[in-house]
Amino acid sequence: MEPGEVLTKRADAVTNRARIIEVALSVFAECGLELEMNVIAARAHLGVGTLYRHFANREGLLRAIVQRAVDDALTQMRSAASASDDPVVSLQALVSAGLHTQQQYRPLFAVMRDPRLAKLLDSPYAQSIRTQFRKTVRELIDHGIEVGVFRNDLDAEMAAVTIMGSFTSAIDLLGTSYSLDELAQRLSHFLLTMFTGKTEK
Amino acid sequence: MEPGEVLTKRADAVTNRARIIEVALSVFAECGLELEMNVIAARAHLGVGTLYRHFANREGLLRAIVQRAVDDALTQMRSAASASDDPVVSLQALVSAGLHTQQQYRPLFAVMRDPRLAKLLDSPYAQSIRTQFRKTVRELIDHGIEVGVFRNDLDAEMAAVTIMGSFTSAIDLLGTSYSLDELAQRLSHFLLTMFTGKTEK
Amino acid sequence: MEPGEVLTKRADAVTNRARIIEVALSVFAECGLELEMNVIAARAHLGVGTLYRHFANREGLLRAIVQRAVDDALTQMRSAASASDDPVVSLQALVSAGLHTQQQYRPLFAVMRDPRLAKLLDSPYAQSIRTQFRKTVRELIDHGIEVGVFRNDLDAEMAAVTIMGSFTSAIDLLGTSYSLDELAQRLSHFLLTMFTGKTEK
Amino acid sequence: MEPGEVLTKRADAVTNRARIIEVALSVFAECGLELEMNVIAARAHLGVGTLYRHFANREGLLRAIVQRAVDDALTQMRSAASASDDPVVSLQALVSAGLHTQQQYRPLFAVMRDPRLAKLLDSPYAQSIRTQFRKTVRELIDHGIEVGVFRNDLDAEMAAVTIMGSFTSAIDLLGTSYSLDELAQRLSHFLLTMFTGKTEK
DNA sequence: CATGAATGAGCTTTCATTCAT
DNA sequence: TATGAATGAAAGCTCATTCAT
Repeated sequence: MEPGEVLTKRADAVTNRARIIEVALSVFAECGLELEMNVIAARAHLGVGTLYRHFANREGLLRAIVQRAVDDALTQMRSAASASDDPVVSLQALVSAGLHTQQQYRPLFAVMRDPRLAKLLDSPYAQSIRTQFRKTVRELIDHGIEVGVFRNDLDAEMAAVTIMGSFTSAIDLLGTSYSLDELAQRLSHFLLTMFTGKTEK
Repeated sequence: MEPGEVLTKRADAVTNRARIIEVALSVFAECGLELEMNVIAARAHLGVGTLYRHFANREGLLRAIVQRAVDDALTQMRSAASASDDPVVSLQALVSAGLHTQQQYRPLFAVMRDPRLAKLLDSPYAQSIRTQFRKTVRELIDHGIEVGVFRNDLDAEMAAVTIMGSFTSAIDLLGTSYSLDELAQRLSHFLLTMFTGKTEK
Repeated sequence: MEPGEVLTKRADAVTNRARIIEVALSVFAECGLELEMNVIAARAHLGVGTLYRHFANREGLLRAIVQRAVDDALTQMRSAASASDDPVVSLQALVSAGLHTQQQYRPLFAVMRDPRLAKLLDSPYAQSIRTQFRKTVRELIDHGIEVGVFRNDLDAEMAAVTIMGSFTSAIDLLGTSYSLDELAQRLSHFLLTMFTGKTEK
Repeated sequence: MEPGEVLTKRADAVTNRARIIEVALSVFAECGLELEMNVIAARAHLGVGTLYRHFANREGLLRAIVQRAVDDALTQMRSAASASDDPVVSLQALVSAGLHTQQQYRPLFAVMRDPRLAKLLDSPYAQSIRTQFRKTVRELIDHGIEVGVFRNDLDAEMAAVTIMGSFTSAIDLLGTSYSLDELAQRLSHFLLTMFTGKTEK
């Protein structure tokens, strides 16, 4: 073996881990928590054995893809939340990001509260995920109140909870009548109407 | 054989069927969609065979308990929604009922969007369940607007989506700091503040 | 209970046994050795328990229907074999009876040599059944030789074996091109041609 | 990896597949169509899973061994049938081969007409197996008639049916009084006597 | 190292048999 | 005595995991 080859192989190994997660995510999208190691290996053009070289076991791989999805979703949400100084603009961005990530990782969010996931991820972590999402939203609300754009009688915690919930639940309307962007538009309009407290005369 | 006797025999079977569903619901609470027939049988103090006398197969039993849970939850929500003519009172009742059913059937709602459930229940039915819940909420909102208690610039559909979502998401706060009733109180207060649109001038 | 009723019930019980066998035979015709107690009970409009009042277990019932079929088939073959003093006529009758019983009890003869049947019927009995059929045929051949109608260089035992075998095997031609009676005609013509040994000089 | 190694791996698997069929045939010999996967696995010193790696399911394995047995039996019969130009010699060889294969694959021929086999193999194929055997015999008879060794008043079809049947049925005489070769001798002598039509004065 | 054949615990389902009614 | 609900042993099959190559 020549040095070039060794390097190639190592690079391959590094690449592999990423590709496995990528593939696993796409398999997850189809099969949910019932994804099979076999299937992932096949789609990644790898032997099952290779999967076990990168992840201790099925749980490990599952944890990895959940983490990956959560990290990505959180990142998107956070960057949306801090997109602008204007809470109105930020909320609009947040809603759009929220709905998009919900759709992108729909199968994951669909089982986010599944008891199996709690067993998989150790429970405190599972809890903390949702807390982090909530916190992101909450900080946006708090900021909006502080700067006087949102009503000052707003219960920020309830608002955060409500917003997060609305993402999951709004996705149900997709097939029916709206596109994702229309939905985002409408949902953020609705929320802003509430939060800014403007009642038309 | 007298009619009474015949009834007795059937009563036993009927009792068993009820117990199976009861037990299955509680196992479902722990294991979610992965409940095992032998576990249910053991906890119901029945042989596995008996389960198969009452339900064609695992799927059949799963369908039965899902239906049972959904029916129950819907009934509770509907009766709460029509508890009073006053939309304010109704909304308070609805929020309370919503949170209570969410908690009671938490494992069910946790997998409500799981692709497996869609396969289990035929997809249109799975869709329709969420629609029915939403419709119940929506009608309450519409009524509130009509009678002038809720703001007339309220997007009823978004409101319904948001409320439904808030139930699921609010439950996350339970362990932490609130009791279920405190939560209900606070959530309905928050929602009413939004919907009645009182802004201090 | 009045004496009349008791009598009726006993008569019913006697009738039942016969009806069970009758029904079991018809189920056997469809399912072969895989017949289920359930199915038999249902078709006989009886509870499974009642089956066990008449037969110790599934094997017992199976033995009963095999015996019944074998007895019937043997009776038909024997009466055909002794239908006439003329061996030619008798052989024709025998062939016809042989093919008819083969068809009538086809599913039974289809598994006559199945290892399971050997375990079911104690082996010696299973052996003896085939011996009895063969013996019936053989006696006819012997008689034919004695009275000088059949060739005297005929190996009667081989002839008997061959005739019995031809019944089973000839049935395969049924669906194709012949009716049962045409087949019987042709087969007995063939056999007689062989046995009477007429060769053109 | 060198080609040799790749081959080795496969060779192992191939060996296993062969052993599975071998073992399955021997289990089939004892249990008939009721062979159990775990029994086969145990006797082959393999895990059940390995069986399912090589055959989709029980039926697949069953089909494989039936096919294997039928192919082998047919090959033996055909090569015997074409062993010589002399129909007499060929018939002797055929009878010997027929009896030998009957004994070798007795459990298979025992269920050859079992309805379950028809369901296992698609029905037309099951039919065609028996047709192929018959055809092999028939062609031998036809040839014998053509070359003037067999009587020309021979109904070749009936002859073929009769010969095939005699194999199955003759096996019954084994335990009793004859060895397989004696039986073959005697049966072919009998058949030849019939077909060549020689009557001793 | 990568591979994928082998493994076997574990799950669903069936069906002969029992027994309370 | 007839019934059929209950039983549970036993069978088929899956899939995460291991390990010889």
